[in-house]
Amino acid sequence: MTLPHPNTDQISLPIVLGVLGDPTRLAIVRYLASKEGLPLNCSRFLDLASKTNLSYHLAKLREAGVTRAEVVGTNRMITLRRADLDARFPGLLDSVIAAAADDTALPAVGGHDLEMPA
Amino acid sequence: MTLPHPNTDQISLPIVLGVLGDPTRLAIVRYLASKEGLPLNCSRFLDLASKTNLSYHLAKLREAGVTRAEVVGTNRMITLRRADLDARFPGLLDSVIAAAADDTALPAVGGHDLEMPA
DNA sequence: CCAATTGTTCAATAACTTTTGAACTAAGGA
DNA sequence: TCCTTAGTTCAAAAGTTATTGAACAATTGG
Repeated sequence: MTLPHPNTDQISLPIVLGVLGDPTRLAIVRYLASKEGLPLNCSRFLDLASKTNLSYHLAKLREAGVTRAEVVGTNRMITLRRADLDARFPGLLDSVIAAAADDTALPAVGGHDLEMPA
Repeated sequence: MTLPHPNTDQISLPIVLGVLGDPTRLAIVRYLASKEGLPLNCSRFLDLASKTNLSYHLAKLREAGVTRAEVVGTNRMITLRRADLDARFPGLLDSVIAAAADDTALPAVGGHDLEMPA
């Protein structure tokens, strides 16, 4: 059970930009970037949208090649495709994330900690 | 007769990204970047869309703060707001333009020369 | 097996975006 | 003044995207 992802050379700039042009999706990407390396499951993002709507936005991100989703049991673990994006569009992701951090009109990235309970 | 433009601190990242996510507008921006400094009138872009449609896309770019339009007689001279974009979102415009140049799925920027006829 | 958890799909709707042609304005040149 | 050039505005049509709730599927733990 693997989900469809474009390969690196199929990632399209206008599609990536369009996908990042939505505030919910930009927030998802910022959150992923802030926890980079850690695979996060979808329900991490439930403060950003309803479950159904999240499914929609996460599919858009995945289909655009911005994120990767791996099926692990009943979870989908989501990661940023940083290496692929950097290879295809050097500097783009970093400048978008830095720009988002500078844009005071956007909410700060959520700081849920993810330590295991002791 | 001046047209409405957002000031620098009003430029919003998701709006800019959304606006650049359209292939016609991305092509306009690439062309402006390739002729940087030169103010170009709207009809420079008639190969990209119809006159009416161009008016629509150029308004979107202007309202997002990506371009500036100055009324000069019967022309609107369009320039990239590079300094403002660089101030607000450092590196973003450069990486978008570089990414567009790398994206072989996008058409090469049109090379109309603009020498005055002899 | 049963129930809970995680997330998807579907159909409907609402909201927005893009594109078009026809009519228009405003400036400039003959 | 009349014609042309440059571009806008408007309303309609077409297309696309976002959001919702209800129903569904798959896995896991008891």
